[in-house]
Amino acid sequence: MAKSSKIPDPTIERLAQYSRPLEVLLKNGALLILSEKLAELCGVSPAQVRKDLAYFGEFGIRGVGYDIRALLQEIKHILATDREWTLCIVGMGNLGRALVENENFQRRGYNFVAVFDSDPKKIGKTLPCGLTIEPANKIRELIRKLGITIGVISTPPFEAQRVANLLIDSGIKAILNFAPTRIRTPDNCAVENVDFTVKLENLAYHLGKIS
Amino acid sequence: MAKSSKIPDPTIERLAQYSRPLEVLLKNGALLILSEKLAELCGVSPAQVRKDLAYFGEFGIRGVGYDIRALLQEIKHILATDREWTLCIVGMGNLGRALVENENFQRRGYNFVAVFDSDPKKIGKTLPCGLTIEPANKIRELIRKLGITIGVISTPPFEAQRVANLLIDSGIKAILNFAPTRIRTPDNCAVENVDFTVKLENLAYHLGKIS
DNA sequence: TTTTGTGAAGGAATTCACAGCA
DNA sequence: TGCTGTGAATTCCTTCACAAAA
Repeated sequence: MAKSSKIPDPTIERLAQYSRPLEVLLKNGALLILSEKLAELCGVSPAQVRKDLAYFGEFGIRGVGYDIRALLQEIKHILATDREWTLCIVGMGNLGRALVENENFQRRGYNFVAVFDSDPKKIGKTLPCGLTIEPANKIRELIRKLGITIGVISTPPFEAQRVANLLIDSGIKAILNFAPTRIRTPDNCAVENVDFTVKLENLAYHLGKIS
Repeated sequence: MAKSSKIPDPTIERLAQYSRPLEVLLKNGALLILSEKLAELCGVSPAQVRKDLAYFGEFGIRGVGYDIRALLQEIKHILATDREWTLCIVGMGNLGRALVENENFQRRGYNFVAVFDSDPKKIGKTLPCGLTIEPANKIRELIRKLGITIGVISTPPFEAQRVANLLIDSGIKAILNFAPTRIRTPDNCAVENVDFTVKLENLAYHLGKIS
C-alpha cells in the first residue's frame, strides 16, 4: 500500500483540498472524474493530482478515470478523517467561541468536548453548543478523562506557549494554533498554525507592488 | 534596492513571521539580533534568514548583526504594512463577527470599515465595534465610496465564489477567503485562503500514522 | 483510444561553505 | 575575530513525456 515514508508535505495538504470538490460531486451524483477535471477544480496540474494519488496506491482506471466514491474514501482513509476526533479548545475569546460553534468542524468529524479559559468571569458559563467553560487547571484531568487527542489554542499570543506546554504534558500529540506566535513542541507533537495576519501581510505585499 | 522580481513566495511568508518576535524584542528594549537568534525564534535556519533578507538589500552589519528597529522598519516597508489598509467583510456568521472584533487586525493597521450579509434578519444590526451590517447589494457602492482595498469572505462555501465575483467587479484586488472552497480570480486579484479544516486534516494524518 | 501511473528531466527553494566586511 | 552576504551544491517538489493498461 503506502510507501509510507517520503510523502511530500504539500501532497498531504492537497489531498485535503481534493476531497472538497469530490464531496460536492458525489452528492450531486457524479460517478467518475478525470485527473484533469479534479486538477482544474483545485487549481493544480493534472500530473500533480496523479502523482499525489500514486504515492498511496493505484486508485484510478487507465483510460477511464477515478471512481469518485472510492477515491474519496481512500483519501479520507489516508488522512484518517474516516473516524471521529475529540478536541478541546483553550481561550474562549471571540475567536474561540466562533470556532466551537463552527459547523465545519463537526461536519468533518472534529468534535469539541471541552473548552477552557483562565478568566474567572468566563468560567462556568455555558455556550450555545452546550459546553461549559472549564478553568485551565482542569485541562490535564479532562483531556485524560475524555480521551481528547487534538488541542486548539485561541489565546492571546503571550499565553500560547504556556498553554501548549500544558496540552503536551497532558498527552496531546497534535495542536492547532490560532495565536499569532510560534509555539515549540517536542518531535512527537505536531503543530499547525493558522495566522490570519500573516496571510493579510502577503496580500499587502502584493497590493504594495501594484499601487 | 529590491531585485523585485523572482522573490520566492515562502520568503514573503517568512518575512511576516520574522516581524512577530522582532516587535516583542523591540518593545523589550533589545537593540541587536543575530540571524542565528532570529532563526531560532522562528524555527528556520540562520542561512534562510540571511538569504530572505538579502533579497531586498543589505540590512545587517557583518560581524555585528541586525539593528532590530531598522530591520523591523524595513520588513514593514517591504510588506507594505507601514500603512493603514481598509477592509470589508462579507458573511456575518459566528466567524465573521469574531474576525471583525479581533484586535489583531486593527493592531497591524487592517481596519474593517464595512460589513455585509445577505440575511434580512441580520441587516441593519449594529455590532459592538460600531459597524452596521449592510445588505450585499451595497457592496459595490460602499467599496468605492470608502476606498476599500481588501475583501474578506466568511460566507458558507457555496456562496463564496459569487461573493468573490462581486468584490472583483467592485475593483477589489486582494481577497482573504475563509470559506473552505477554492475561489477563482483574475490574475490581477490576489487570494489567500485560510482553511482550518485542511490544517486539521494534516494533523489527523500525522496522528493516524502513530496510533 | 483514452487516461492513468511513473521514471526522468527540470525548476524552485534551502543549505552549505566561505568570501567579504566591520 | 565574528557575523553577514552570496555563489555553488544539494535537496525537494513539480512537470514532462511516454509506457502500461482498460
